[in-house]
Order: sequence, then C-alpha cells, then structure tokens
Amino acid sequence: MLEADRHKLILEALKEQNTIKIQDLIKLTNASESTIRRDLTQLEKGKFLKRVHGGAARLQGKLVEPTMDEKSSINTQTKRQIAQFASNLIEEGDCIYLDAGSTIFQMIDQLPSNIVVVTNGLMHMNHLLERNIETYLIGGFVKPTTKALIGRGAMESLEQYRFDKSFIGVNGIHPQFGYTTPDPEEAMIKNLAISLSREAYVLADDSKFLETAFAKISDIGAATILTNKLNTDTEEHFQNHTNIKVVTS
Amino acid sequence: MLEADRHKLILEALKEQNTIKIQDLIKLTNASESTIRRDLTQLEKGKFLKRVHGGAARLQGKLVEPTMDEKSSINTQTKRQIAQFASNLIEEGDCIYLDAGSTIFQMIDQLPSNIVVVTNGLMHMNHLLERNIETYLIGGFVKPTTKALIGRGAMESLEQYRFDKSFIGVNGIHPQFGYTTPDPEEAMIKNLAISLSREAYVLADDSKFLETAFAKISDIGAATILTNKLNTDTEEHFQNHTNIKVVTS
DNA sequence: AATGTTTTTGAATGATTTTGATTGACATTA
DNA sequence: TAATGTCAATCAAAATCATTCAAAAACATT
Repeated sequence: MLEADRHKLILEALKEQNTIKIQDLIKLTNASESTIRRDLTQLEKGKFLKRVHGGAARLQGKLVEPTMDEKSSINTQTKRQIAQFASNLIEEGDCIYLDAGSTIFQMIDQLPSNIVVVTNGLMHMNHLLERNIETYLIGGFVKPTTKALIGRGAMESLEQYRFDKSFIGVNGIHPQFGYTTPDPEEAMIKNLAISLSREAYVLADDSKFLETAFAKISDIGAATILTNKLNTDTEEHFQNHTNIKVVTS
Repeated sequence: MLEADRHKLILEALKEQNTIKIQDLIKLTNASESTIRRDLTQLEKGKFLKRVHGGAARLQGKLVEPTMDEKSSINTQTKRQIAQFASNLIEEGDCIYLDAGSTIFQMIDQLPSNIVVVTNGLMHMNHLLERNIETYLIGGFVKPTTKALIGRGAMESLEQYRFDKSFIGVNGIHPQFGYTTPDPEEAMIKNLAISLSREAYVLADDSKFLETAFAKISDIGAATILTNKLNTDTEEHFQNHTNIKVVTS
C-alpha cells in the first residue's frame, strides 16, 4: 500500500467518524504502528487533521477541503519552508494581505499574533480565527472550486485597504510573460493586491519557474519572489529583473 | 473511546439536559469515575460547563453571546419549521439575502437551487457551496464569536446589491422598540439589508416577542415576521403595526 | 544487470500519558 | 451516630508516544 493510499484512507475514515484510533487505522491499512504514526504527524503538519492521544480527530473547519493533489502532501514540505520564511518577514503591527491558495495557507500557523490580516481566501478563515488574528475578508463572488473571493465586488472591497506587505500565490513565473495564474478574475485580484502593498511577495516553489498560465497578473518586477531553490541557468533569466530570495532549509 | 469523543458526548448530553450526573456519564461513556472526573475538570477549565456536586451543569452566562454551535442546538425543531416556511416563499430565479445566525442557517437545506444568495454569514458558506448555490459574500471584519461580517467594509459591500427578498434573524421584537439585536454593528447590517430588499422577512420564534436587545435594527413595520406561534395578548400589541405569518406545523 | 544511494518501513527501546482502582476527607441524610 | 455518596489525591498498570536503528524497497546511475 502506497503512502498516498493510506493518507486517502485515513482522511476518508475521518470524514465519517470525527475521530479514529490508531489501532483501527492499523487494521484498516495493514501497516505498522510506526507507519501510521508517521502518516498522522505528516497529515497534521499539512493541517488535514489533528492528532490526539490514541488517534486522530477531524478538525472542524470543513471549509478546508483540500483537493487531491494537495492531499498527497508531498509538496507540503517545501511549501512549509517557503511559508515559514515568508512569515518571518512580517513584523508585529503589520497589516498584511494573504492571497487564497494552499501555499499561503501554510503561513497561518507561523504568523505573529499582533497583526491585521486581509484575505480573499475563505479556506484561511478557520485557522486565522483559531489563532485569534484580527481578520478582514473582502467581499465578492465565491468561486466554488478554490473558495476564493473574486469578481467586481471583490475588487471594490479590496480597494478599501492598504497593506504593509502582501503575499501572493502564482502558477507561473516567466521573465517575459510575468506572473500568471489560470483564472483571469483571480489574476485581477492578485494584481490589485500587489499594487496596494508597500512590499509584495510571490511564494512559489521551483516548479513554477519558466511556466506560464493563462492569465497574467503582472510583470515579475512587481514583487519579490520567495522560493526554495533556483537552477543556475534559470537564475540568469531573472537576473536584474526582480528580487529573488531563496529559502535555505 | 478517545478523550475527544467523551468530551463531545458529555457536551452533547448537556445541551439537552441542562445538568447531568457523573453516574450517567459513566454509563454513557463506559469510562471509570476517575476519568469522567478528570474530563469534567478539564472541560470546566475550558469554560464549557460548570461542575456541581454530583455532576456538571450547563453554563449560560447571559453576558456572553452563545457561539454559533450552542445556538444551533437549541430549539432546532421550531427553528426548522420557521425556516421551512421561509424557504417556500422563495421562487426560482430570486436573488436573496441571508443574514448570519442559526435560524437562517436552517433555511439552506431547503432553498431552491436556481437562485442567487448574498450573505454575511461565514458559517453558511459550507452548506451553500455543497448545495451548488451561486453565492456572494459581503466583505468586512470577521466577528470572531458569530463569524458574521460587520463593519464599514461590510456596509459598503452590501450597498452594491439589491434583493428580491431578505431573511433576517433578530433577538427581540417589540411594538415600540422595534427589532433589536445585541451588537450595534450587526444591527446596521441587518437594517441595510432590509432596506435593500423588495420584501424583508424576520424569522423569530415566539420567545423573541416583547423582548429587546441593545441595538435597534428598525421599526417592526419594515419587515414581515415569520414565527411559530402567537399568544392572543401579544398579538394585540402588533396588530396594525406589521404583517405576521404564523407557521402551522 | 550491478552498484550505490535514498526512501520507506517495521521493530525495539525507554519516556510519557492516560486510565482505573484505592484511599481517606468531607458532606448529606437517615 | 451510622450509612451513603461525592470528592481530591495518590499510585501502579496499561496504553500510547517519540526516537532510534536496521532491514527492505524503491530509485538512479553506471
């Protein structure tokens, strides 16, 4: 049985039961106790469940229903590292914008507490509120797939705010075509958020470089890129175009 | 049985019974007396209940607004009836506003599908999206206790819309003092929503009549009241002031 | 294929937490 | 007063935990 399969089984079991014992999971997956333990710690890190003594419990914010590719939690490790680095840029008292998306989501754990957050990510709300962080949500149409707020209402809501720092997720980074993302509506929001910030940061793992998606957000000079690693040849493409900070684990 | 499960059982038992004996909890959970005792002290520390001699009692601080969870478990039966009735008023193609709050929450199950919903209730989102209903969220500050959107941002977001019907929850209905609710910020939102609708409905069970809370929403003439029953003497107070529809189960 | 490297897995260890039983103190009631 | 029941504190057994280590599997490279 593959790791991904076990994770899937565990999460499905939790959907029905609210809590589950480790012993039950051992029987369910035919894996050893150690393996289950490892799975649980991993899933907890990715915020898919909460570990409790004797097993695991579903975390009640059901707004967070991750899509399959995120479930594999293979990339969560690097995402966490980048998110960690990004969070360290934030100072107490800052007023920041958090874009929707799973990479940004990983930042929430590590945010300082005395800040004000504005976001368009519905899935972020649960964790933000748990952390007792003062949070503003922009309005707009709720995109069913990603639970992001988009549209005219979102733009007008967002206009009301100004930020010290904004943290944006993207799907493609290209020296010529700039930052890109699949949904034009979301691209507009991201663009506006960047322009409303004193400092803007794009969080992206190395797989996003030299990729392009459908909708352009802005030129790459508009934000500082935070990433995990950088091939020397791709690095050349971005020289003198923008700031890039590489997270060293 | 995991600790989390026991805690949940205990709290659920308390929601129905107001108080419960330790012996009953022992039978309910198949745990030892010591364990139950430990659970109770723990839950008391977390302010979920109050320990009394021989067992535990539900705490109902009148100062604190009950959280969404608690609210929704009380009187669900009558709430559902009223919500059902309200939902039947909605026609396909309508554009409606749903107020935050547990009574309104009950409507979501029964809504027709070809409608557009605008809401300030974060808690409603899950169900609305599950039902594949086109949903807009207004922006604003997220009130931690009730997960409602309030404040200036919320007002400005709301301004952008117009509704065929709006459905509002209130805490008090009084012929002289009008509709009232504890939070002035929420009162403003409710008021604005009413004035943006062709038809406005207030959903309230009979316990709300002749009650008043801190902040006034509007005079009672501004909306039609949907309720479960009506004493003849209280009925007189409202005669000629507004429309009241009594749900007959 | 053969090799070396990395990742995954299961078992073992000792530390930690949870649990149920026991004790004596205290209050209430008969 | 005696009997009963509840309570907090203590203790040892049981369960669960994190950590370590080596075997097994998967992988990449030659």
